[in-house]
Amino acid sequence: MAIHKTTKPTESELEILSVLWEMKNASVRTVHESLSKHKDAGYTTTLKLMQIMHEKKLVTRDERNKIHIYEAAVTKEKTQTQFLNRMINNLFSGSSTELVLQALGQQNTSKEELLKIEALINKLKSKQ
Amino acid sequence: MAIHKTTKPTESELEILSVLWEMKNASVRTVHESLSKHKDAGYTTTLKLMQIMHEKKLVTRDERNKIHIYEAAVTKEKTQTQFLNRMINNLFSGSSTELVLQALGQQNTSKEELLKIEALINKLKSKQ
DNA sequence: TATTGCATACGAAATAAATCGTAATATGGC
DNA sequence: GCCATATTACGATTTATTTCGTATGCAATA
Repeated sequence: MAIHKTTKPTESELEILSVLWEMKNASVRTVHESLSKHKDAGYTTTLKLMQIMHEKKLVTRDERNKIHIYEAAVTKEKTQTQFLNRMINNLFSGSSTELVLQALGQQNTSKEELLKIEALINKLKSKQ
Repeated sequence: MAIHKTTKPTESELEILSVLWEMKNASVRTVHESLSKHKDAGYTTTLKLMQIMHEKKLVTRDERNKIHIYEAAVTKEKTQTQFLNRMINNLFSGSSTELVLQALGQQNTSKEELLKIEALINKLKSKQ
């Protein structure tokens, strides 16, 4: 087994994790089928990736049956935070506000969503 | 010259772009010195990266003098948008709101910054 | 039981990214 | 003019990531 320094998922690994987060757990076949909608790679490619992710402990798997069932070993939230922080540091001068402003500015966000964000802001304000 | 399919900067390229955005323009030496604060790679590594970025047209350079002066050829805003969208799609189920909520939740944002965000939200609300 | 189909394992090639060593060249000071 | 120094150019290596072909095993079923 090769040595893997970081736990930071690669682009492809992220795609697989997304499926697992969505489905709770799944076989390689299921994950592969889901990925096939968007991207085009062979079954053994997905398999290999998931095996590597298992080595890196990004996923766990139940090997009791012939068809192994995989599950994400990292939470969506932790991973989101990890990538958000990278991005804030690399691209937004360390300012999460800059990122938020940019994200809100470009997309068109519905009124309901704006209200949700506003609610969180009020909660944060009152905490200070 | 190799063929480069995407213009999407890599991690290292992003670091270099950050310096160039900050400084407007700079020599390899200057960029390298700035990067050295955080990371540890040889001068020729930075040089090579910037040469490749030049091939990819991520930067322009003034070659009139011996010391070439580089400048970013992509804007910070465009690049931020590019990465934000990737991230929203890969990690936040396509919802920019989810990303915003997560970004606000984890960091502690000052009152002034919250007010700035609130102001933008109000502007967006009135537009709808 | 032999065959077929689907599963995992695994090596290795293809591609991409980062790193560095060395050569060639220009410049300024002596 | 010569030398020391700093710079660019560039090939080659290393490391990471993605891709796939082939081997092998197991289980249902004809």
